[in-house]
Amino acid sequence: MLSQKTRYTIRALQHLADNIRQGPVRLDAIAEAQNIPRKFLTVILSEMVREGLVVSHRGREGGYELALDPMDVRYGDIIRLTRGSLALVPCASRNAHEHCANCLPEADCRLRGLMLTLRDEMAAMLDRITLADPIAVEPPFAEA
Amino acid sequence: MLSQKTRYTIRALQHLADNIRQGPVRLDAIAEAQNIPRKFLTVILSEMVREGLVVSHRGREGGYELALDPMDVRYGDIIRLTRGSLALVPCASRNAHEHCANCLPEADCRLRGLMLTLRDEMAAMLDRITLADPIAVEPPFAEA
DNA sequence: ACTATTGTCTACAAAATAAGTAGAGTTATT
DNA sequence: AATAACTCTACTTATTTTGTAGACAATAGT
Repeated sequence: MLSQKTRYTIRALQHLADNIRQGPVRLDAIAEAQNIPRKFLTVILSEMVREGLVVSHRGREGGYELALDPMDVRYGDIIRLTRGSLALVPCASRNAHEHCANCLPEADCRLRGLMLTLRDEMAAMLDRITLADPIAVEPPFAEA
Repeated sequence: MLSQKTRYTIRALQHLADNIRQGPVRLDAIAEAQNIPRKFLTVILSEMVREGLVVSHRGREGGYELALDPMDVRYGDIIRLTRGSLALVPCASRNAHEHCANCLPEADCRLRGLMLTLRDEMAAMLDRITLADPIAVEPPFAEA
């Protein structure tokens, strides 16, 4: 699962992407439009500023805007930033690899093998789509 | 992330699949071979028995075996059983749909749209591979 | 300069979830 | 019987997540 915080982060960034090149958007405007607790959002946005994804302007007429063109912000990057990794298991992360506790030696672990492949498929999809892309809100469902 | 419990579950089932048609495997044998805390494993295996995925035999010469042919147990099913859903967000589950807290109306939520598509891709992969399939422990890495 | 407005930061509190254990009970075999 | 397994409910503990408090810093307008 994505944590609530990650979900808030993504929606906040989508909001900024939607308002790109229209001047800074105030925190309260984002909180209200996206239904995100105001105080929590300050933490989230400050982190995004520190990470360099968002720029902020203080004082009157202040607010936030995306630091990059929405086209250059991939969903994969956002999730990597907030969650540390795309992988479903610590030992299957390509960027932030960690050994799992109570596991087999990695060289023998089939779960890891499977999760590495899955991670790569997830990355292929999440790194193809950016904040600039339209997203079908109800994609077609092809049952197995 | 998959919880530790889900990971233990998968490895325990793999162990049973590896020992299929060789009589029941004792809990202690699984715990030792798979490096899973013994007491925790009792909880996990009892659940699998209740779910019908595993059959148990009590008493001397007792133990556990897979209830189905390994070929018929898909990884997708195991994860659905233990985690409730494959989706990364409650509202993107096909089987166990739930509304997300503090979200937009689902009809407007692009995060949901994206996560539905991702869920479907994950399902396609996880439902193709079963406990009978060989799994490359170090799959090739194709960077984006 | 002053004031209102808006973001920043650290630390904390509360709630939820996950991990693991205890221990008494049940069933089967010899 | 005795012993070797599994079963079940309830707990405890640890960890993570969610969210808030509150003092601080910067900027624009007057």
